[in-house]
Amino acid sequence: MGRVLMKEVRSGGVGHSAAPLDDTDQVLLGLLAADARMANKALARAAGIAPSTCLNRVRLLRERGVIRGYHADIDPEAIGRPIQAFVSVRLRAGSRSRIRELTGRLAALPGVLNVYFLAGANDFQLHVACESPSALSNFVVDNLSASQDVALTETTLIFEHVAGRAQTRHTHPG
Amino acid sequence: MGRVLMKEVRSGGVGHSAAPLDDTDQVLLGLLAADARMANKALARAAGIAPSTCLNRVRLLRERGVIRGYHADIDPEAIGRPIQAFVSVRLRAGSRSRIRELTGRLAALPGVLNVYFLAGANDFQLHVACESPSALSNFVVDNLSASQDVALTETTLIFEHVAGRAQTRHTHPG
DNA sequence: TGTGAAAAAAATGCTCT
DNA sequence: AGAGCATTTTTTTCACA
Repeated sequence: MGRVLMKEVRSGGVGHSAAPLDDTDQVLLGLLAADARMANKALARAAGIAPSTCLNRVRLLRERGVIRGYHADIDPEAIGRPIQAFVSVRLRAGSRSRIRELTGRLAALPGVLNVYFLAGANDFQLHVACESPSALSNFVVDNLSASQDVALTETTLIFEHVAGRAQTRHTHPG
Repeated sequence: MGRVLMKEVRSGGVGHSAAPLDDTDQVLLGLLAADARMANKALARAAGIAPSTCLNRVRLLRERGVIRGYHADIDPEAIGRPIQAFVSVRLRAGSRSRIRELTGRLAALPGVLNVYFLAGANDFQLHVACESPSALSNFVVDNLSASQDVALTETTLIFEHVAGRAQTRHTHPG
């Protein structure tokens, strides 16, 4: 048959169908990134579609993995962790194969906000929030420096964190 | 100088009353961090309080600034920005007083996820998501290297990003 | 502060276009 | 795929312990 289903334009995803996002999807994503608790009704009105349609689209976006989840943004300071830092870590050559195991354990520790696997000299970078400077110091010493797998660490204090526009709003290229 | 940044955990902040968070609040924060769209009814049941009470507590948490907002977590890959990187930036000494203005402009650019003000050799670090390696290169050249205010940049590719437990779950300091 | 029940609003599912 | 409508569920308000 000459007829072909043209649904999947992009190749490659890991289990997401990759139907391209149209303008309406972009608007929905932008609005939900800015306020994940926006009522479906308001969302629909802002996007110019019916509530039922809106609900379907948002559900599809979540099922496809475009929306990975909805999270409350909690002020670390307000929960007793006013000190934030990046900790870059380089593993010893022989330990590099265990990087998944090591970072998995680290990611589960209280105060660890993010783990980034890096290209370059260091293997990964932790983003942590601590109760105090000394708690930060203890964290690094106890969980990293003490480990036989860690070659070196470099800790950089974060004075302030500003979320970029892309975190809360999506742009229409052009 | 340092006193401005680190002091507002419990004493009177900038309009947050700083009533300490009890166990119920901790539970609510943990649940909302994990799923910001959880229905108030379910939230209340999980926390062991009545829905109306739950609604009040969550409202207070938001008004106090403990909850800063609710955001959909969008997969950068799914919106055409599969390449992520950190770009560390050092300003020229004479430009350092304009750091707010400069980073403010950068934070508004498409693809800029976060801006971190740093202690140490570099002044700040950008977390960016780009369409391609060449787009990343262009971003750095056009927005940073070309600027008279920028002394140097250092770009590190991010292979993978893993959210820590603290992003989605809160722990009782034990 | 917390609760229960009533009123208001919203979400969801179905059918038709 | 999108929209309109009926049903179900949830949110929200308020008098009261």
